[in-house]
Amino acid sequence: MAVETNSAASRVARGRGKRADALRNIEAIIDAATRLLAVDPDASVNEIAKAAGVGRVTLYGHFDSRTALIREVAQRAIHNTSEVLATIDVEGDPREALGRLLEATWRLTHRYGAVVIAGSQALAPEDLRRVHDEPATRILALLARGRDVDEFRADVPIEWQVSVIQAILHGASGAVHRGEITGAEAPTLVRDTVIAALAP
Amino acid sequence: MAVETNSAASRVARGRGKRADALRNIEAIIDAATRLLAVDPDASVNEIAKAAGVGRVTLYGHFDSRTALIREVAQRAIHNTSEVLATIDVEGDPREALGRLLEATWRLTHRYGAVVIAGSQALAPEDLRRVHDEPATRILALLARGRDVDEFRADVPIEWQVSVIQAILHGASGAVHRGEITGAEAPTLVRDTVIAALAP
DNA sequence: AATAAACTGTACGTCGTAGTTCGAGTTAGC
DNA sequence: GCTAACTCGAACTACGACGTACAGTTTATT
Repeated sequence: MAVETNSAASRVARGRGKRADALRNIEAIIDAATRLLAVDPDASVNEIAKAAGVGRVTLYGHFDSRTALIREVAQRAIHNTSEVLATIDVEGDPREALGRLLEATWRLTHRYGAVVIAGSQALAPEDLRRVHDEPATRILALLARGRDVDEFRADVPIEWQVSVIQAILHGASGAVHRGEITGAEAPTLVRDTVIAALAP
Repeated sequence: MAVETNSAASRVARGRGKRADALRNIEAIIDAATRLLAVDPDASVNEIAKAAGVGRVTLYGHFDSRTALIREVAQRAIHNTSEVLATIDVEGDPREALGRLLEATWRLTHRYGAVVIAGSQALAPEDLRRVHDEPATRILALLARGRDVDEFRADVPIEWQVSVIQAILHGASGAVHRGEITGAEAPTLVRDTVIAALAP
């Protein structure tokens, strides 16, 4: 599903009726762009096109500009993130809830990584704030509840704890990319380490 | 006649023989470059020159290329890092020793930050490995000793623990730059959080 | 005060990347 | 099997950053 890709497209009236190979290429481009931008937010259009198995000109046939492509990638990432996080139950025992939230967030962080950085040069500030605030407030609320019932330490700033969680998630992603740990053991390590760091 | 007795030699001559204002400017350039590159490893030569209060051409009068400047900055950072870390006593109670090591490393991380990333595009791979290995092995040895006497948990890979420490240090630096915490409280937060994350 | 070293801005050539145009070749779909 | 949609590479413009050359001015040093 998801056959959109032209929500804000300011091109000529050519909305629907795209050919199958075109749609396939568009998907391949967005896919490759997501993969490359997650590692290097400055990946060139040429690199993205080659990774997608198409020519540079073909890419420009589907996206008005590099910025437009990044915007599309970022918006998909945002949408997918919201979607995944909405399914996570943050009620019940704070420690277990945080574990569930971390496991899901880990996957998203590892998949999207530096896409946020790339997006910060292409997205409107308001959209950008939503990207950061949505997951942050979710964790923030859970953290606050856990601190109230003394499951998490409350003698350090809560914003610092959020930063620590983000740092560990990001660090784990880098460690996997460098081959220091495997993608399979990462979720457990992240969960255990964060819980330990927040323990009272 | 023979007005250029040492025109070619003066180019290569380093250190002595330079005028006082030249030496002052060289310091200012290295200083500004360190400050900018620590935040943005892609800072342009123009930005660095302006931040140093000199013209772009003046900068090129002292450094053959952008790469040469980065190499100088990186080597200073390496030297300073080795120097500082050499004074840290890593004996005695592992937890306290780690605290001392973290406090020193924090200052270095916050000061140099992304200089390593900039250097990775300009330094020889061998030099680059030294930069990473020297602090890492120091922490590694301390970690191993602490695990042996059960002061640090030993049920997770030790390389992961090193990654966590680096992630928290880097995250703290970012948090200070974003204004979420102050530079004054950072060392304590880093120390407490890392100790908690490693506690058995 | 004289001189050489150092600084400045402007302007030029080069290179890599973004974005466009064109003509010709493929391919999906009716 | 026809046609429009799609793809491709090569060549072009535009732009910013690096690096260099020049000519004029300031400043440290003797």
